[in-house]
Parts: sequence; C-alpha cells; structure tokens
Amino acid sequence: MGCFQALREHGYRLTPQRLMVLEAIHEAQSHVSAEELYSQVRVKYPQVNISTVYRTLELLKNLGLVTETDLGSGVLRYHHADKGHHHHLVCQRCGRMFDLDESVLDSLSGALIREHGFVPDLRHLAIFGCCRDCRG
Amino acid sequence: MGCFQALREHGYRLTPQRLMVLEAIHEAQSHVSAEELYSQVRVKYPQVNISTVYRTLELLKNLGLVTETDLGSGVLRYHHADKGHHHHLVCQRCGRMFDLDESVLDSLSGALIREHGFVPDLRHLAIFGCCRDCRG
DNA sequence: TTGCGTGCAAAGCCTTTGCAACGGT
DNA sequence: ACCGTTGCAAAGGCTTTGCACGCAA
Repeated sequence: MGCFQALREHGYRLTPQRLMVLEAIHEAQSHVSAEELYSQVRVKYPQVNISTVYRTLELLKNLGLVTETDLGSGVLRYHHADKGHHHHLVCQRCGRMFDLDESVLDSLSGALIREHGFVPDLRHLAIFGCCRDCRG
Repeated sequence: MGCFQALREHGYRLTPQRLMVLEAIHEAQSHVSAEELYSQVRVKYPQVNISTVYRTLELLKNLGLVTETDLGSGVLRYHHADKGHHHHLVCQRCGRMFDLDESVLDSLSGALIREHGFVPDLRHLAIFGCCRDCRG
C-alpha cells in the first residue's frame, strides 16, 4: 500500500499500531468509527489504546490518507481516501446509508465554482432524507 | 409570532424561558449554538439553565419551529424554520459561512428522487470546501 | 541521546438525564 | 391536586491532552 510510503516520506514511523489501523480501514467496506477500528485492531493487538487510534486517524487525515465524515450520528466516521470518493444518502428514519456516485454532484460542483467561486470538498458530503423503503 | 400559537396548540406552555429562547433565535441572523443562545438569554434572565435551553431546542425542533444543523464544528446549530431554507458553504480554511440559495440544489434534489427514490431533506445540508478569498 | 510514539489516566466538551421543587390550570 | 416545566447536579458519550516510559534513529 502506498500509504506506508506516504508516512515515511513525511518522517513518520511505521509502527504496528499504525499499520493495523490502516489495515482495518482498508478492510472495512464502509465508513467506520474510531471505536469500531479500535475493536478491530484489538483482536490482534490487545494492548492497543483507543487514544492511539484517535491519534493515528488524526495523522492519516492530515496526510490525506483517510477522510473524516460526519454522518450525523454523533460519531465521526472514517474511510481510506484512495478508493475514489462517493457520497452518502442517510435515511433519517431507518438509519441506513446508501452510496451515491460522484457524478451526481458534478453539476452542483460546477455551479458552486462558477457562481460562488467556492471549490467544494465533496468527500465530506452527507445528504439526509428519507429512503424509498421508508416512504412505503 | 406564530410560534407561540404552535406551542399552545400542542399543549405546551409559554414560559419566559421558552419565549426568550425563541426571541434569541429570531434575533440571531445566522445559525446559533445552544451555548450562544444560553448566553443571550442569560442577559435578561440570569437564572436560566443551559439544560432548559437544550430542552427547549429539542421541543422546538420536534414541532418544526427550528431546524438543527451540524456544520462540522462539533456543536449543533439552530435557526428558526420560517425564514425559508438555505444552505451553507463552509470554508474549511477561514471558517466563514456563506449562504446558498435553495434553488442551486433543485436539480440535485430532482435527480436523487428520480434515480434513487430518495427524498432529501436539504435543510440540513452543509457543503465544505474552500472559498474564493482563501484560494487567492 | 534526542525525540517520536505509546499506554494510561484524566480531563474536556457538548449534550442528556434523574430528581425534587415550583407553578399554572 | 395534577402534571408540565425548571434548576441543579450528575452522568453520558466521544474525543483530546498531559505525562512518563520505551524504543527507534
């Protein structure tokens, strides 16, 4: 994984804890919380501390290796940045999350840049609402 | 204000605390946090408690009189619901917030309903990115 | 030896909750 | 008298921070 090199290039060490957090993030198919990553890492590395997970996530976030998203549940969620971005439809009734292709937002993105000079960072976008099933 | 009547209709009392929270929300030009409302109310009503502010906000939210938005700062922000909705561009560099007209998102909204059967609640939308000034 | 990275514990921050007292109706 | 509402204090959940130790460079 290129993440390892990115860490080194910035002068950070590749510790077992960091490797396992990275691994856990890559194995997770969807967005995961710090707590979930902590549980995952602890399976193979029981003495790890949750503050290390937080510190690692902060580091990876600053390096652009993971993205942090607030999906409105009171916890921040993370996923690795190199899978291509996608967005989230969050159903406020059932709580399920649906992925949304990036292209859906292309026209919005263009309009914001053109009309407001604002370059959106749509990696962080979550759209709340009500899904098909819940509308019956 | 029609809010008063809405409260009564649902069997809730119009207490000084509730009136002052409502007043503070209406006086605020932008979105405010519970803490900010608390400070504001305390000017005229020093013995008010912040838990009352939270409870009032919860109540007003459930009645649809105020909307709650998570702008990614770690605190929930509120504004009254009867001013018409607008969205927010939040600059991640300077922290400033820009309002965005509802119409900008009309095509997005349509696409989500058509292609995903998902009815978005765009009152809660905040778009992060980098504003014109910060891009220099 | 210098300082980065860690575990541990504690604090921090925002928000919610239990409880007894107060006050309207 | 009832019950909605409040203040107070405490707990709650998530995240950050201080500190000393250990280990890599």
